[in-house]
Amino acid sequence: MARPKSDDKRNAILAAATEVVAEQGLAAPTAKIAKLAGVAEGSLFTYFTTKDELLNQLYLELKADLREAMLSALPQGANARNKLSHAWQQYVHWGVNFPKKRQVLAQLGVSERISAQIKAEGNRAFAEINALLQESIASGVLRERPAAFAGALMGALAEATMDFMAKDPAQAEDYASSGFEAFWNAMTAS
Amino acid sequence: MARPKSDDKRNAILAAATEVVAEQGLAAPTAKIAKLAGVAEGSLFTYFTTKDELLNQLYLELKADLREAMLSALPQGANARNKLSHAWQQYVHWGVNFPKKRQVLAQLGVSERISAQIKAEGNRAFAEINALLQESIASGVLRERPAAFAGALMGALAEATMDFMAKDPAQAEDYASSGFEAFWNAMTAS
Amino acid sequence: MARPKSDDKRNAILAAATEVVAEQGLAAPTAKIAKLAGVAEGSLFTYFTTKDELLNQLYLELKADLREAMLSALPQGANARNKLSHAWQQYVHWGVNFPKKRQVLAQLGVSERISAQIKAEGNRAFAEINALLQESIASGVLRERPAAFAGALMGALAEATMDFMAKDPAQAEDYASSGFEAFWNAMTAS
Amino acid sequence: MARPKSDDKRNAILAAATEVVAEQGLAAPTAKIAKLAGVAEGSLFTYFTTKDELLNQLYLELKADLREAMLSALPQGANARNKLSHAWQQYVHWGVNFPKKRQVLAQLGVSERISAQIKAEGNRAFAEINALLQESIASGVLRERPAAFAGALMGALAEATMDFMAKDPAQAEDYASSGFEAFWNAMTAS
DNA sequence: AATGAATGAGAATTCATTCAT
DNA sequence: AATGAATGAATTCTCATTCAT
Repeated sequence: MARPKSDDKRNAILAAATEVVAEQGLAAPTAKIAKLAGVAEGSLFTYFTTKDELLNQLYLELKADLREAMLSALPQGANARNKLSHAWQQYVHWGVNFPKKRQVLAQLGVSERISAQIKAEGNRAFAEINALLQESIASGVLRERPAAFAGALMGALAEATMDFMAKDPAQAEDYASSGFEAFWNAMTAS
Repeated sequence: MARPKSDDKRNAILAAATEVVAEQGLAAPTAKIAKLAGVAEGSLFTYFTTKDELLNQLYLELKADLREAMLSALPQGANARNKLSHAWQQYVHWGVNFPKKRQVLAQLGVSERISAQIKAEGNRAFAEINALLQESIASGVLRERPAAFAGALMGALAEATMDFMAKDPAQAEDYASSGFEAFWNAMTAS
Repeated sequence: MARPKSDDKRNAILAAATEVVAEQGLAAPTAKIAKLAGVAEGSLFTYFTTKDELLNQLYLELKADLREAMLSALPQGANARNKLSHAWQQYVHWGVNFPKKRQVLAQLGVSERISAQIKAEGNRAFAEINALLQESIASGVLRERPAAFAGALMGALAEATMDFMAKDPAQAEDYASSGFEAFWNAMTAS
Repeated sequence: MARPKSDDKRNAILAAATEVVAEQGLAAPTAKIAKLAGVAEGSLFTYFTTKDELLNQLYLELKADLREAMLSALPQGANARNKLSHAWQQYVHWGVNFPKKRQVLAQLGVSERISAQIKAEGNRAFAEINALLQESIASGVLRERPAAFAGALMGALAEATMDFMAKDPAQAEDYASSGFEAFWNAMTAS
C-alpha cells in the first residue's frame, strides 16, 4: 500500500466534526471540519464518502464513547442498584465534562440523517445496561414494560439532570444524586 | 396593533413551516414554506424579517399550543396529583396526535437558532404547572431542588413516553399511564 | 407578476452558451456562461433548472435556427432538385457563417446529455425536407430505403462539405456545389 | 525503446478507456479507467503523462485499428471499385461489431482535446485509401477536388450508414450495400 | 515502477434575502 | 402589501495530478 489510510487522520476529522458541529449545528461546512482537522477539503471524503457518512460514523463513535464511560470501572460484585448508580454517575459526568460530545450526540440522535440501522447499531452497545434495568424494574410500576422503556427514561432523566448540573455547577453533585434517586424511584416504586 | 398585516397569512406561514420543517428539518427552504402557505416567497419576509425570526416565533407558537393543551379542562377542585395526571395525559396525547408539532418543537428546542430569551419566554408559560410540581415534590427526594427541575424531568419523561406510544400504538395508553406513575414516583417517593 | 421572466435574458443565456460551449466544449462552466450573458450565476438556473436542461433547449434552438435557414426563401414552384439544392446551399452557408452554432449543434447531436425525446422533437422540424427527399430517391439506388436515410446522408455530406469550405474559403463555393452534385448523384443515380 | 514500461498495461489502459469513455463520455474519470484496467490510479500517469495525452493516443490507436480493418484482406488484383467496396464493407462492419470503438472515435474526432497534429497523423494512415479514391473520382463530379474530400465524404456516409445498420440490424446488409452504391455514385457519376 | 492517499481548484446547485414591478 | 425574479455567497463533492511509501 502506498500510504495507508491513517487512523490518526480519521480521528482528527471526527474530533473536528464534534467541535464544529457543536458550534454550528449539523449544517457545519465540511470545509471547516477539514480545516480544523488539518487535512485538505478533499481528504475528508477519502475517509468518509459523504457528509452523512461522516455524521453516522460520528454518532457511532460518540455512542461507543459514552458506553465505555458508563461501563468503565463498573463495581463487579455489586447489586443492580449500585451498578446502575455507578453507570448513572459516569453518564452525567461524561456529559458535563464533554459538553460538546453530549450536545452533538443529542443533535445526531434526533436527526433524520442518522439511518435507522446505525441507530440500532448504536443502541446494541447498551445491552448490558438494559439487563441491569430489567432486573430493577421487576417489582416496580414498569414491570410490564420492556427494559428499553426504562432505558429511554434513564436517558431522558440524565439529559435533564445534566442541563441543571451545567447551569448550576456548584450544585452539580446534588443534582446528579437527586436525579438518580428520582430515576430509581421511578423504576422501582410500585 | 403592531402588525398591520393579515393574521391569516401569518398563521398559514407558521403552519406551513411546521409541516415543512417536520419533513426536512431546520434546513427547510423558506421558498417551500411560502409555497405551502400559499404566499409569495418574498411575502414571508414581510411577516418575519428573517428565517431565524420565523423559527423563534414558531417555537413560541408551539410552546403556547402545548401549554393550552395541558391546561385545557384542568379539573378545578382536584388535588395536585390529579391535576398533574390530567396535564400529563394531555401532554402525551397532544404529542401523539400532532406528531409534526412535537417533532418540530423538539428540533427547535435543541437548536442554536432559538435565542435564550425566547426559550425563557417559552418556559414562562409553564408557571402554573410548576406551581403544581412545587407542591408535589415537597415530601419527596427532589424537595431541595427547584420546581423547574421537576418540570424538566416531567418533560423528559413525557418525551420518552411518547416515543414508545408512537412506536407501539396498541399499548399507547399503557405507556401513558406507566409513564405518569413513574414520573409521580420519581417526584414524590423519598 | 413581479418581474416577468425576460425572453431577452433567456436568449442571452442561450447565445452565451453557444459561444462558451464552442470554445470549451460541453464541460463549459455555467458560471462562465452566466457571466458572458450578463446575468448572475444563480439566474441561469431560474431560466433553466439544470445545465442539462439548458443544453437540451440549446439543441432545440439551434435545430430550429438551422431549419429556418434551410427553408427560408425556398423557391415555391420549383422542382425537388432545385428546392433541395436551395436547402443544401442554405445549410452549408449557415454552417460556414455561424461556425460556432454548427460546432455546438454537432457536439450536442452526439452527446448523451440530449434526451431521445428532445432529439426526436428536433428532427420533427425537418419533415418538409424529408418529403422532398422521398420524391427524389424514387428512381435511385436508395429507393427501397426510408427518406430518413437519405436525410442522414444529406446531413453527413453537408458536414463534410462544410469542413472543406471552412478550411479553404477561396474554393468554398466550389465545394458547396460539388458537394450537392455528389449528394444528388448519391440519391438519384441507379 | 522509448517506453521501458509494460505494453500489456498500456493496452489495458487504452482498452479500459474505450470502455469507460463509451459509457460516460470524455468526462470519464481517469480513476475509473485505471480501475477497469487493473492498475493503480497513479500508474495511469506513468503510461500517459496527462489525460489529454491518453485521449490523443487512444485516437491514434482507434484510427490504426480502423485502418487495419479496412485494408485487411484487400483483394489484390481487383479494380478500384472492388477494392473500395471491400474497404467500405470492412469499415461499416467494424463499426457495427465494435460499437464502443466507433463511438469513442467519433467523440474524439470532434473533440477540442485532440491536437491538430495528432489528427493529421491519424489521417496519414489512410493514404492508400486516398489513392484508390483519386483513381475513382477521375471521371466524376468530384474530379476537380482533392481525394481527401472524397475520403471525407466516404467517412461521413459510412457513419450515417452505420447508424441505420445499428438501428435496424435485420436490414443491416441492405443498408451497407445501398450506402456503398450511393457513395460510389456520389463519386463517379458526372 | 507501482501504489493509492493527499491535494485543492473547480463545478453545479441552493437559498435567504432584496428589490423592481 | 404582494409578487417572484434576481442575486451571489456558500455548500458538497469530484477529479486530474502529485508524492510519500
